[in-house]
Amino acid sequence: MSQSRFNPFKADAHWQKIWEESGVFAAPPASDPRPKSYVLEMFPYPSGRIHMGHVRNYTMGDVLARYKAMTGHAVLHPMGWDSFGMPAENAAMEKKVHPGDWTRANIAAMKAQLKRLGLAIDWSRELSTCEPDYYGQEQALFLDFYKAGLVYRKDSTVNWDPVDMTVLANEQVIDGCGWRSGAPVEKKKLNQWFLKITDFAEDLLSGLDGLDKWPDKVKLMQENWIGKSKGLNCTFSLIGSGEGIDVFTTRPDTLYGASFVAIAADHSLAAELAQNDPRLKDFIADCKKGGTTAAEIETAEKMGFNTGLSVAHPLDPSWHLPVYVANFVLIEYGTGAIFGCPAHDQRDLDFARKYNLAVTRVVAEGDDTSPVFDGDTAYTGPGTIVNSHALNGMSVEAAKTTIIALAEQDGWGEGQTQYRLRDWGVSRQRYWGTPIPIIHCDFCGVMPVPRAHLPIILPEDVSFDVPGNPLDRHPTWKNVACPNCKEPARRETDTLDTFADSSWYFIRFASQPKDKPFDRDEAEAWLPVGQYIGGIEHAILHLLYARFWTRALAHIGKIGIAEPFEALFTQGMVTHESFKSADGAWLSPNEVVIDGGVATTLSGAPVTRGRIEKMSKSKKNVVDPDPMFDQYGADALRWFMLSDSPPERDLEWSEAGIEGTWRFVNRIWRLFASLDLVSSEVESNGHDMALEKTLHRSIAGIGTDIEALHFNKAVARVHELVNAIEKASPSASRNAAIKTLARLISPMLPHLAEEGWAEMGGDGLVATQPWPDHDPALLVDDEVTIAVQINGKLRDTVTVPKTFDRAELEAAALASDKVIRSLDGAIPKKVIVVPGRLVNIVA
RNA sequence: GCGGACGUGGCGAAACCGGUAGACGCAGCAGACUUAAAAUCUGCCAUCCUUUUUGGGUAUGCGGGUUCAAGUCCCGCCGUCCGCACCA
Repeated sequence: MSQSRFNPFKADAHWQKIWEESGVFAAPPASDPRPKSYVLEMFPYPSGRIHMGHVRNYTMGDVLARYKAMTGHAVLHPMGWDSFGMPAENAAMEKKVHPGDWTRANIAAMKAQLKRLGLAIDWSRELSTCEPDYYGQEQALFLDFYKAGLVYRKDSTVNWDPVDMTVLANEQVIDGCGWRSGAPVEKKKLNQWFLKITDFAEDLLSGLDGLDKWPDKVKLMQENWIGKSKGLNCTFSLIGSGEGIDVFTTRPDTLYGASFVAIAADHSLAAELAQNDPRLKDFIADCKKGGTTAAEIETAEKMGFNTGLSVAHPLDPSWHLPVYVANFVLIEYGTGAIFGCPAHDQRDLDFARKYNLAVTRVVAEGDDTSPVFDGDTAYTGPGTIVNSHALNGMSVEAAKTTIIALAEQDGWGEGQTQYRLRDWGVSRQRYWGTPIPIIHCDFCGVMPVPRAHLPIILPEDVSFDVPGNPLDRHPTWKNVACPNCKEPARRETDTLDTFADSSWYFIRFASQPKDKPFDRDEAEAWLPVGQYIGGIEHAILHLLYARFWTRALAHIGKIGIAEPFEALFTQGMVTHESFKSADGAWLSPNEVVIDGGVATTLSGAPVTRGRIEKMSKSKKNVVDPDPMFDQYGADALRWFMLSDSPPERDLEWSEAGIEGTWRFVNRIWRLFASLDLVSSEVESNGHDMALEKTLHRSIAGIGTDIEALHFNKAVARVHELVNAIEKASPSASRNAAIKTLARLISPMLPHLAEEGWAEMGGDGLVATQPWPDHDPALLVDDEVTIAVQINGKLRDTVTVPKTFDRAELEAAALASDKVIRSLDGAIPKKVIVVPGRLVNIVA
């Protein structure tokens, strides 16, 4: 017999080498006739080290991929690197390293760490988005989109950091200041590249309906983000001018309750008027100062500036309304102008009360049909239209339809669908991203780079000692001849948003020819991704962009699928207790001793126990996976990641927990190691029916649980099976169960399974064994235990043959001593019999 | 403000279509083995009452309801978390 302790330090490296050399996890060619299973976890950003969140994410995907392989699927389970992005440039500025060197070193380090997890990954398909063989193909796709009219340029307002001289995303603006420089952020108009995601707004919305293997939460978030609403676009004519103000409303039914029209501070009319009115100019400037944080918007007072202009009401040209510039009207939504109906919109009411404008009720609130509207709470509920001439008596819905029809008939407006979704601005004034393959020529204008010139490769010789975009100030890189007139011209120096890189990598994994982004047939053989696993933080942007990109490719005829991810799973975070010292500084767990529930530092100073929260460097509550490999091995760590907490919920890291999983790994090992001794003695010791039933129930249950990603339940079933095997007396059944156990744990504990399989003389690799079959006959018992209730309270249980009919069940229940005693001679009024479950006696 | 999810022992959790609440694990307690510790093994472990018990009561955030039967369905609260946010 071999050692009584599993030795992961030898086993992990040994089996990882064998898996790699034998190529067992390489995806078969697309022509493989077996059903395909494409399992994908969101690829990591190479920040430097693998963290526990990665470990959890990749372990889950790995279990599924290994299980799919054992159940006869052709599996594609790849890995790559989302390797463009700002942290590399920050590192370049701070540490004086080249972003490429920094990134590639990180990839090497993280790849080594991932390999120690023993993932069943096809490393031959590894890709990195910062390498020309990837981003060059992305440039080709950009040009395809450009040619198809899905790409355009326009001036847009951006958050500009005047110190770092770069555009900031909204998330990078903290309290109005740049997150790195701390300088007040300016609004700046820049000419930016956009992708026409709004062309697909309706399709992206309706497509959500078909995604029945996506979490409802994510679908709802996307739905809200797309923000569809139906209404009326109509024109209010300016008095004394041929012009009009276009207004969008979702409440055309309340048109007779209008008391003013308001336009956004950025509206072209406001700008026009401001030229001759310094007070308005000041007011507009004030509006732009307003912050964008939650609290500021919540408390921001409604402010308006009366322009002195009037407009005619479209339903009654003799009815004139004042025109205001108002701080709460957004230029980005609708037409940047509204009509105010104070009685039925809270913002309009706040505004009307402040500026003493008319407030007329036009929707009855219960019995209240009075045109006079009291109070400061607008009524937005349903009701009958009142004080509205021809609309009186209609429901809100009927009035909407009527007004829209009328507007279209008389030509002053039309029904319209609005989306909150805006086009995707993809320009970034940065170095470490995919160069946009465009050339600007003074004579020919915007020229796409000829295909033959792709990839446009980033220059290596760049410096980061001055803020701003290194591509822009590179001495030679941007100088290029116009592809049309051959005169000197300039390259586009903006690079693409890194979300573009992650919008199609799953297609490139499925098919990676050298001469084009992907081969359609090969990609379609694998896609859509059968199971996608990642964090909820990507619920909107990444997943929406990827859905858009795939649709855009379908639109231009490059691929025949619309939805890239058939099933989506969003896993919970890995959390850990956090600690603070007396002076408020965060402490790392290994600086803290816990004794009897009281935490102190190593030197005995008091420690405050903080919240259990996501591991983060700033809170110092990070546990690095690397030492865990050294101390417990990959399998104990994997088992911890799968145990206890349901995968969609947060998982709290604990020292006791990893100790526990390490002990369990060894319990299984002892079963494997003991098999040969037992078998020589009692090889033909007959069947143990009870154990066989447990085994077959486990086979069936573990399979369904893995398939449903209920790893915590699969873990519980393995525990039950191991308990049963340990307790069972030696028998042929027991020996068989131990051998089968190796196959059952193989997806979750692959190194232990291989080691055990080899120890027990199994053929080949357990990873390539078929998943064991279960005998359905063994899943059903001949006898069932039936609950016996009196008035719904449990009084007894009786074990009866499964074949008992209702009458026999009732008789058995009534014969129970406890029932007789409880009834105490009373005659049951009614007896409810649920075969296989219970008998409820109503006394 | 709008939208959504969740709330079960000391802890993480399970419980299928409404049908024996607490599987499985962690922690804990008691014991065996040991010179000792670790490891390992055995047993106990929601709570209260009762004289033991094969005894009884109460328990799934709180209050109601539907039902023979509710953790599960319905209504109303309370709490926690998440998303969006002046979207007309």
